[in-house]
Amino acid sequence: MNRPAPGGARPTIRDIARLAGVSKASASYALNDLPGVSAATRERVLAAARELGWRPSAAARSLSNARAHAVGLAVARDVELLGEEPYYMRLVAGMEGVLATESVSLLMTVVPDETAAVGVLHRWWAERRVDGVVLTDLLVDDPRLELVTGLGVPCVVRAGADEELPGGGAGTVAVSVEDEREPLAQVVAHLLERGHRRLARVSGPSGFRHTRRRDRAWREVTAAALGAEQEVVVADYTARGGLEATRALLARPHPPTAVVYDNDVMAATVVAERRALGVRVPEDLAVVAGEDSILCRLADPAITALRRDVVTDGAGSARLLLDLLAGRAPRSLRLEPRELVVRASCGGALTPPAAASPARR
Amino acid sequence: MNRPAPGGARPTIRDIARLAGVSKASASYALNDLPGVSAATRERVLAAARELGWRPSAAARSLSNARAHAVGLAVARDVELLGEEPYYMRLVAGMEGVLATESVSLLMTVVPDETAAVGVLHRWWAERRVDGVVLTDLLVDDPRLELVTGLGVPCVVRAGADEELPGGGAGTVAVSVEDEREPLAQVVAHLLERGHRRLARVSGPSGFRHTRRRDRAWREVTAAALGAEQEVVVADYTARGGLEATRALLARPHPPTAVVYDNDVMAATVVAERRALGVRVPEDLAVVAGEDSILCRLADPAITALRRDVVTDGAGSARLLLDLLAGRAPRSLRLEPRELVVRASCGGALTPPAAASPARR
DNA sequence: CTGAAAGCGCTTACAG
DNA sequence: CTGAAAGCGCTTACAG
Repeated sequence: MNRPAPGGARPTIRDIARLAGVSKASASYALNDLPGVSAATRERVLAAARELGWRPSAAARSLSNARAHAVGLAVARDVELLGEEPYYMRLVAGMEGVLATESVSLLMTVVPDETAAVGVLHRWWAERRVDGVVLTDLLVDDPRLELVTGLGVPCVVRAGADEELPGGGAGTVAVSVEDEREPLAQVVAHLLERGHRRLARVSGPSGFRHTRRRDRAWREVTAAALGAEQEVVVADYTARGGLEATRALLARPHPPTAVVYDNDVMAATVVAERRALGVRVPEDLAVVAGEDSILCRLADPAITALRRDVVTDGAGSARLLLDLLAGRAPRSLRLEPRELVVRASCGGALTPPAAASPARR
Repeated sequence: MNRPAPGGARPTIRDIARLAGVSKASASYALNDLPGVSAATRERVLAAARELGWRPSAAARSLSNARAHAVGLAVARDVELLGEEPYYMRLVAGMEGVLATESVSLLMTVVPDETAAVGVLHRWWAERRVDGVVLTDLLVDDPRLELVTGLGVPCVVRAGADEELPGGGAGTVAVSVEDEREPLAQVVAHLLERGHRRLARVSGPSGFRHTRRRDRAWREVTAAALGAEQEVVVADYTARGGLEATRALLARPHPPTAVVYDNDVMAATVVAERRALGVRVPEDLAVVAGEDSILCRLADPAITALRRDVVTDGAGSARLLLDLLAGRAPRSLRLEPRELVVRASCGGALTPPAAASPARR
């Protein structure tokens, strides 16, 4: 049936037109399911295409219809940190799922920082390799966003509902709306139930917009729940950074009894190094991780964490981008808020402290 | 200086030819650094290109020179497992580094299995989206390899020095040669020094070629070192699978005192669940992980592991593929063998058992 | 409903 | 060293 030519001699639309006995134009119409050909002709053309295993040349299509049929994902992050983040592979998997339905390819690059990403994005756009891009980990002042809005590159970013973005609404930027308040409220309620009254948070770098969003949510949520905003120490997602921040917190006159970490590496490191830090978990210190991964499950005690469905988020971003490209865009999409997964790292009630950690099987 | 046109009106070679006062052909020659234009003309053309911020349209170039200027990476693995593997992001980062030097883009897809990957690869090739591909985690009987050799798609795979591959040598398959013997010999020597005499290995799925290579190396190395081949239990890289395999081993009449795991998830899970398994680590059971990641560092005790430089491996694969595409291929590249990183999970000497685990700070 | 023709933006022999 | 021309494989008005 399907007998692809051996050795790279791939058929062209001309071959299928000839085989079907029609002009190239008619073949093209039939192949693209456009009006202007009879049902019989369409069927013959489709059969010929199947017969020869024909697929349109991406380059030829791109050249004539001025679309790349590809989108880009430029991940700007240190490779060492990246390896510890399940996030991106899951995002890619989610995006792929919907991109494939419209035969759109995904170009990917991994570069150390945002400036390098700008270079890649510029090149992709100038060479017409992509029709749009997805940007992750947006900075407060992000050179990628400047480039992209300056050039008019359709793009999808994640942001808060009330966050200002250049070209808001009229532009080419679509937004996956993320809510940080609800998940943090859940975390705080969970800790309050267990008797904690002094909380702290160890955040990611303050340059990230999502860090700022969490900052704001944290202030509001803790003020509402405890009558006073609880402390935040800025760190950098690394094991060492999380450890230092925690040491600083524990050295306070009135140290927190529970700490929420913006990612899982910092939380898991603190749990692993609890003896060096001079605390028991959860008896002296309850730990919550802001991202859930295998690190939280394998820690001992296992770590209570906020989980999100990154694959679905990725699918949503891709859908948003495709809509934007097709001009049929709802300009934003509300993401499911992250959800609290309770494990052993916050223990039972704080008092009596003798209650110890729940049994682990 | 560089003033890209706003709103997507990107300049073409025609614009730069006009600005430089030459023909499109001369402009093309100058831009591609080919002979046939005077130094003065070349300089004027280049200046014009810079002035307009011109970059060649990838589609147009591809159409005329029949090259996609892109390569593909099709990762075939369950998304859940994938998130736990730092491997792929590092591979991408490494590949990107060298691909960028020749303005070659990377297409990426994440699909659940090899059959799905075949579909994507076929589409990429038929649509002329890629000039070649990198295949990872080759199966003993891999449909991707069949497709790729059948179609004549240039590709790079990882294999053993003595491994048979279709189209060997004359074909389009280049090989990153991996040696499993040396690293496993190091592991076994390390365990022997500590007094272990009954070893076992929990492997990944036997369908993978790298599993087979490790099987062979394991048999040879253990036979040579201990006078008898040591046992292997096949698992699937998952936490649950590793746990079950370990339980089976511990139930033996003469259970092993040291187990080598083909990845880090299984090793880290066993360490985390040691109490449920009824063993102390390292006193009763020494643990070695076949891949090194943050999981090994955060485990308690931290896990001795085989580490490799995936970024460099990725760069090597990309280089190999570019060479293959340019017809200047040395058909294989020897990868650095993985290297043993000693941590606490194998303890000191096995006897006396009272020696306990080394202090951790 | 169908065919002949121009065009997308490059590259590449082929003459001057 | 330089220019005019054809061609890569599609799509898309434009006539029949």
